[in-house]
Amino acid sequence: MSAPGERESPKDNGGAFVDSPVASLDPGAAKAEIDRLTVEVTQANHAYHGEDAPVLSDAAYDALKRRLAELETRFPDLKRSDSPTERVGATPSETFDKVSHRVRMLSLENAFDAGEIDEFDTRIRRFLNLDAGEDLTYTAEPKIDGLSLSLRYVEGVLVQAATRGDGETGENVTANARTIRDIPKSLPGAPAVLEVRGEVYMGHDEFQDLNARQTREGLKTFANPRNAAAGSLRQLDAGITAARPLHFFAYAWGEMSEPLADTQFGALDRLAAFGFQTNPMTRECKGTVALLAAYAEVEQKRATLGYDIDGVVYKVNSLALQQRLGFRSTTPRWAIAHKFPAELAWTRLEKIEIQVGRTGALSPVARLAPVTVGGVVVSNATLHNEDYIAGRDAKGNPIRGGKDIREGDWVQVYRAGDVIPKIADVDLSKRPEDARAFDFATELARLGLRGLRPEGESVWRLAEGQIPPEVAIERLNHFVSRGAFDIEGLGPRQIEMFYADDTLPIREPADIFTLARRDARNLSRLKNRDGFGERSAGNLFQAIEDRRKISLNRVIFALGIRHVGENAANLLARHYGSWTAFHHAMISAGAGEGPAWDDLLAIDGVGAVMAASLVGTFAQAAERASIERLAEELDVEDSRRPMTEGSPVAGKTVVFTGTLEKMTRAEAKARAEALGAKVAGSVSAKTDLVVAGPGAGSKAKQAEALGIEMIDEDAWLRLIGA
DNA sequence: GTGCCTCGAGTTCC
DNA sequence: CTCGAGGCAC
Repeated sequence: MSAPGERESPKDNGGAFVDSPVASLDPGAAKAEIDRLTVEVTQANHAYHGEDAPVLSDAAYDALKRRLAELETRFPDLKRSDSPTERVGATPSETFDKVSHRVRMLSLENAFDAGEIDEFDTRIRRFLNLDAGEDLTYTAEPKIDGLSLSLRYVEGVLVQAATRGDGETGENVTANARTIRDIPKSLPGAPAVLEVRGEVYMGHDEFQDLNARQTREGLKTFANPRNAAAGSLRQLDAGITAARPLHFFAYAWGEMSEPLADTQFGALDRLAAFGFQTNPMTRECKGTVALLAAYAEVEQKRATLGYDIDGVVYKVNSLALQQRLGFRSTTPRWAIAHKFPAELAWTRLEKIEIQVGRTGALSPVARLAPVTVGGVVVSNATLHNEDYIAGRDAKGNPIRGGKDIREGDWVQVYRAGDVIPKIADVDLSKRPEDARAFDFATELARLGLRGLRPEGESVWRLAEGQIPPEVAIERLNHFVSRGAFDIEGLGPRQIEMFYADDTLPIREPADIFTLARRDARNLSRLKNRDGFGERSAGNLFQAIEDRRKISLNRVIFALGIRHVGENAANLLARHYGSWTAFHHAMISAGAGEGPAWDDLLAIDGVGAVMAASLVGTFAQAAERASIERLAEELDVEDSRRPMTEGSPVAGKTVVFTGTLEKMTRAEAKARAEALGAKVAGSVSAKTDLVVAGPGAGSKAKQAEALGIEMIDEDAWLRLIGA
């Protein structure tokens, strides 16, 4: 639909288009072009970083972006607030503002059969010390297959809507949420602050209609209602969201200034009274038998509900008991999702391949003839390890009835947790006669890799010293990943390109920080390459420069030492305080003995395995040299030393007991120590303070007997000003 | 020594 | 998201 005289879109003639000189454009024409380019570049960003195939060549993309930047410089007033020129390599997740949840959005533990539901009930009773006789009351409600959303109301007015994200931080989709009819804009008589949580979803009929419309308009269709709902909510243009038939069921809450009710069921009633849709199939159930009856009822009505559900959620009804039960790190103890059996599909396993991970782990993957499972086309499935292929678990117990997996087999595929494709069964009657059992060792030899499987472990690993390109690249990817150096504009694609580059290679972390220097010496400069203009090259160098100064914990995590993840890196950084101290300790800690080794093991949360992994890494000459080259380039900030001045707990002896909900024990301890407190394991007359979470037992009693001050976790966090 | 609880690592598809 | 394994409490 191009109007006469309208210039063709630049992407139609590749990068070689000719524009009117920027200076000669009148503001009207400039505005039209800026608007158009903003959209095109943004779309290209999405396509590039998101699910679709890139729509533009790198050169064409660069040209578009450069043109937009020029126009914006010439006509700054016309620059749009959503301009993509501000960011290098913007990902879709960066197109919405981040929102940190005041109360984390957790996930649920899953159960698949009645036995697991009984265990759930038993665990709760044991935790609460309940009599065997009496049944607990639960609620049961369908688990909607959509995406969760948190709605924040202040003085009864909707002020913010946020997606779940990783549970800690989500995306601000307020404008989009306001277009959903099921979401009230105001709640008369609501508490001063109320966060309502629930699920956004799309009905079956509406999903069909939407896809039909998409097809008519030549747009891409959605694989299933959940993807359609997610795609519709995460539109930058709220106008598009408004045109999509989205619904919302409320089933939970986050922060609130006063409790809604005494029970889960009562709270849902309150939410319904505020004008929210709550699921009509929600039931109050006394005991597990009633829960299973509710499950059967939902399962029976599943096909006629008109929207997707993937199970039934059970929650302890009493909110007082919920509070006593509290949380594990990622899930509440008082709720569980009883999932429907996963959808299954048969297909042919064409090939078994071996992948190499960042740590040298060798994992087998099944290449499958593409098959639709649960609304998604699957063509790969994890095979975990050697034993899994052979049909036995690590203890030698048969899995899949002891059937092994061979190339050419007919296999039954499902998506574990509705995500990860796995193989459920093998049809031995259809096994080709020439199918041979998969032999890991033989296969590795064929690939020219030396591997070994340590005694007692289930994973094959590369023998020491081999670093094939895949591993080097994965290590670099880890190095620049989010919790590590997090360098903007240096993602997997760029890493792969630089790794293969002959004039300006990045083969180890230190190379990243020498890149700009080497570039300056080079004749073939980065800014002259495909995909890089002067601006993008400059941005990349700046992003790298910005990360030269970095916290100790990030550096330690970035090294990618086995068993040392984000958490352990934090512990180590807090303990050693500086790169010099850490580095010195690692190279002076002998093989399993000596003061430096003992000091390392004394860190709460560090055991012999992790310690050996750390010390072993620094004992390898090549590894150590590479790490030291990196350190030369960096300005590593010291970790905060224990502060004793002005700390409310300095010099006090603190004991943590019961379950901590907002932090792990190791974290709590490290933090207390950073504030100058001493953390002890048991309560004695010398104890100054006991921090007791739910489930506190003998230690709390003893503290009471000794008359020692006892506070809960929240009070502790307030005390230390967290 | 056993049994929980976390963390680390690997994995897939969008 | 799930598995395996490390770390620690009992």
